[in-house]
Amino acid sequence: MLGVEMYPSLALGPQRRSDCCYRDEAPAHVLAPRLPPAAETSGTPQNQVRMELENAAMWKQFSTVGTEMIVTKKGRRMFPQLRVKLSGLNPSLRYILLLDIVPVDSSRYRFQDSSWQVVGGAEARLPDRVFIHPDSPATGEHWQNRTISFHRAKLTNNTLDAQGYIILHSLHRYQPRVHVIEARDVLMWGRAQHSFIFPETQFITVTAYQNSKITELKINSNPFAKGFRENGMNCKKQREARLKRKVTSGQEESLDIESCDPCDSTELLPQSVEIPSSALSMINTALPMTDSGFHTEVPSLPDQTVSDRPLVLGQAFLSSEIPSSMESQQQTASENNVNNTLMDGSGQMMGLSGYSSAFPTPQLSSSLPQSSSIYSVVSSTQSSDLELPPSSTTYTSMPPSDYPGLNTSTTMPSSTTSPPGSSYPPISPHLLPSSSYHALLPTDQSQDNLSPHTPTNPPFQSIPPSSCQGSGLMIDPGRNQVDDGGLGSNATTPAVQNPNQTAFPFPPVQSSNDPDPSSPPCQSLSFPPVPQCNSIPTPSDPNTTPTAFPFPPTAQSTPNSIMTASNPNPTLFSFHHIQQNPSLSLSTSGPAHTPAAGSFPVSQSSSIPTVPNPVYPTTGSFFFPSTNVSHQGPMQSVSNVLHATAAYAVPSFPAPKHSAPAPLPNPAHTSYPHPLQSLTLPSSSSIHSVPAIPNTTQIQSAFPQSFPNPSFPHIPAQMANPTQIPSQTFPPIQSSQLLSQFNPASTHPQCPSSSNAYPAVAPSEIGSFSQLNSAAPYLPDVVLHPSLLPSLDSSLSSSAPPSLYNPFPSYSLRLCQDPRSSLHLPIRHIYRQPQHAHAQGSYFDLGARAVF
DNA sequence: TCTTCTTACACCTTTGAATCGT
DNA sequence: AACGATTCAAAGGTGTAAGAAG
Repeated sequence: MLGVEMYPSLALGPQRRSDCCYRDEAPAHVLAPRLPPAAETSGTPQNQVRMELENAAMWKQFSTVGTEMIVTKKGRRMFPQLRVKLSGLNPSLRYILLLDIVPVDSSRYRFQDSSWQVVGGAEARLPDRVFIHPDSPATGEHWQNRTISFHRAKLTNNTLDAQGYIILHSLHRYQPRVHVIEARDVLMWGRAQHSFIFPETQFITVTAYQNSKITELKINSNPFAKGFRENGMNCKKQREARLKRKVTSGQEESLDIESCDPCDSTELLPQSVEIPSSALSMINTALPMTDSGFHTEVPSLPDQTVSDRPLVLGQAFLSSEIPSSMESQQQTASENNVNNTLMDGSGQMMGLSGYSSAFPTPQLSSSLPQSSSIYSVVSSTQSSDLELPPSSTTYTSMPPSDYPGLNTSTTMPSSTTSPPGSSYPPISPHLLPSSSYHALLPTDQSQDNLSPHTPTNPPFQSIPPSSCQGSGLMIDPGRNQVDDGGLGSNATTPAVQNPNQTAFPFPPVQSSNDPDPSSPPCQSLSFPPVPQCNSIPTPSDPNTTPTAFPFPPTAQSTPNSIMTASNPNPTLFSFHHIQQNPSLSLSTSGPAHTPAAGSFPVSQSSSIPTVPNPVYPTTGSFFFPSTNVSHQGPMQSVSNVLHATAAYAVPSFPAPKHSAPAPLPNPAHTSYPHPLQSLTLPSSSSIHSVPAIPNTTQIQSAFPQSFPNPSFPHIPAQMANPTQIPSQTFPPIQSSQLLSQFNPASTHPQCPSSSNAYPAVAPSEIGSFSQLNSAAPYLPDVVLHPSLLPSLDSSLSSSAPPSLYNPFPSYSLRLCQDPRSSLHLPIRHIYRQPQHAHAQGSYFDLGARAVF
């Protein structure tokens, strides 16, 4: 293992920075050196990045029935696991892999009549959290040499979750997304982003399984549920027998046991093996069942990869340093076995050509105009721009229709041809964006633009002074399940040692305890300037009914946040605040329905800070496939953010297409300088630039017309377009100021400065997350881990009033390092981790609350 | 009354440390 | 002493059922 001892320099490095530092904070000298010019990065093979869903067959099986995922307070893992394979990465560059889960639509579901049906509007979007693969950052070689599993990611329905798990609402439909972000270290994200969506991985969250078929599939497929198999000791027979025993005397017990008969090992084996096939058969039969469901057939089914545009990776950094040796590990051997068997079966059953999902399409879908438009757009763009390799994984190529609901089919390419009865309701547009993402992402521009969700720090590169050279992530080979040979070496992982980092100023904006993470605090408060926000209750807003929510989180500009370069001066930190522009969402959401829509007339342009942000000069030109302004709008927001970052990072970047330069700081925002906010949020109203990771909501917003669906009573929070939120930069704030976060009023003064203040460090650098807002699903805020700021924490905790949340539109992003990560990261030491040992992997808490 | 969620339970797998053998 | 294989116990992951909450 690489230990701090071995690589002292690495010890605190990256993570701390990420946690706490914004570039501003980080010493200028630190960051600059290693960051390669954007130009350098260009030319990297990023555009060729491909992702394959390894256990696609299993997912398809579940999808045909209607995948359900249990969510519990304590957190529940996903099954099937999300296992993917990556290719096309630059072996020498390092990447961070993120998993986030976004709502597919704005509906709430109920299992009735053997099918999932829409029964109402979705609840306010919860703070987005991102699960960082424990091996992150690792070299492209590392990722490509092994199966990448996100099995350690946990889902919870506890809105107050302090573990950093991904918080989801029960009975809602979600779409997992995987993001590949080029990054030097955890703190330095950047430049290239690639997002991938696999339509078949959509699922509905439940607290208890509704569909017996799903239960059966899970039991048959999940090794941990072995006991519930027919032969298992926990099967019905056995359980009944046990009950009898309890009630009756011991005599009966023996009898019962015999009757159960179960465990014939021989029988078991075959069964287990066959399970998949049986499951398949079930599925087949079930398909019809899914009345509500829609079958999304994905022709190739494959994973839909969103290819990115060719990114100009400026980042050459580290490549040389990074050792290439990587071990391909089997993260889940057992599972694999199971999966394999299942897959085989599934392959037969399913008909790989396509898969149908059992999810009922939401009514929305009907309302949605043509999802295809979006989808197609995306794909087209991708193809053209991105030059995607014909990887099976890419969904983009796939026809849109699969998800009826989603015209945006773009998001769900695989499902393009969903039968009317497809189990999955149409995917809401916002999802699409994500898919579109893939296509969009990429390239240089993408670099600049960070996906809203993922904190990206593209700027790093550009930013010379504060660059986190030392981000030193420590890799602990010993730990790694997967070897990353090179990673262990210092070279591979640049460790930034910033003593100061520990002192990070960022207090968690909100305590993890916050009651309602879901509610974005602030939309109203934080962005007073934005009419929408104020007028319209944000979904996040506790007061407002989620359903009523016209603008979900998007309105909130959650600060994206991110990871700033370490700030030498703990007390001071700067952050960029980006607001999302609700306007897009509004438009998309069907303004008609929600009054809010009216209230959020904000045009992208309007929402977008037209104001040129000096900070974000330009960024790569990233264009949307769809030229529509509306489309662009959402994207733009993202892009804006990215641009901002890019601007910092890569001066050389081509000017963004956007008419508007970088996202302008929103005066309102400025007024509320939440540290988190400071993190760059892409706001973007500006259209042109495309954030690396498109937010589905954004996408939707982009195609508002396409989703005029009257059926939606409420504008899905998702609909809210993060992009709309203008990103703002905040000047460094002193610790004392941080406290002010809680108190909006106090903060205001700072805001102004912040907006422009940060020229030096682009928020994007830090990483902007548009997701954070519930409304704007994909503008996550990055929250520094409080632990980093001990002093602050204490002070904050005591001082910070709950009310503070309101002011901040954006959610802070919290980064937790997984203790078990194959790569030993110093971060974990730095961050206060939840005691839970299990949580493996890192989570970014995009939500308003800090998780502590 | 119905739906949804929480909790306890038993079974199972996984993981890590300890032990043993080479 | 070093390395690998085996064993063991603890931790954690599962779905189920009962009960609680709304």
